[in-house]
Amino acid sequence: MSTVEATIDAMAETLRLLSDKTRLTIIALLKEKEMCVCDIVDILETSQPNISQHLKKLKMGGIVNETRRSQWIYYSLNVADKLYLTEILNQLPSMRDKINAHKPNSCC
Amino acid sequence: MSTVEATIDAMAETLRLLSDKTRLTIIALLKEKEMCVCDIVDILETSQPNISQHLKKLKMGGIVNETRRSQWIYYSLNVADKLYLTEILNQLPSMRDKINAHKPNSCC
DNA sequence: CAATTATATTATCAAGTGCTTATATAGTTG
DNA sequence: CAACTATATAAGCACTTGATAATATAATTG
Repeated sequence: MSTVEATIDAMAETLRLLSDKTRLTIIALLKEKEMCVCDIVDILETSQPNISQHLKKLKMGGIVNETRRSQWIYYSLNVADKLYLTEILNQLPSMRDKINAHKPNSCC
Repeated sequence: MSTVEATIDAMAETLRLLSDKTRLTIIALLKEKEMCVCDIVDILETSQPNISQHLKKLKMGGIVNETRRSQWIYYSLNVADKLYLTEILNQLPSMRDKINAHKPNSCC
């Protein structure tokens, strides 16, 4: 496979990770600040396994990092090496209202 | 649905259009210059219905324009209104070599 | 250690996707 | 108009995907 094809394949795969509504919303949340799984579950009002599986895909794709702190696992964005993602992040709407509506530490 | 959700949905849908290898390659080609369907079929070495169907999706998503000139239908990029796509286009590898390898007017 | 909380994993399934084959439409040319 | 070329559409199919329900793992706390 040529370099061109490999580059396009890699970009397509990364973009596919961003092309799901739930995952793109998670990314919009993490743009504001790092969060644990239960925060995201609360804010997005979906099931915990659903969020866990999406986070796993984002982690495999190198888009987020995880850090365990006692019983909570915190996820944060890791997009420094993907220039074209920065502009996407800039265009994402602010999630500050949704984050504030969510009682802090209601789960953790 | 809130404005935030609607915005994220719209972005996710656009990104999904770019998340396919064949479609992203078509976009990389059209970045260089407008092309007719048979040009793209020749360069990507896949079937004509396959390319036609991908082009239809890109057109529905407002990412490309089409213009008929006699028996050929030319497609071109239409991304002026999507800021975050510009940076993706910049990161796409150059297709000039592949375009030059393709005999001009071998089909049209 | 038992109970609780946070997260991950597995199995399952309906819905969607990309490609192919076959056929239809449309413009061109003799 | 008939033959040809360019493109679109439709049907079928293997494959993937996102969500759920159920279960497992791991850290915390009493």
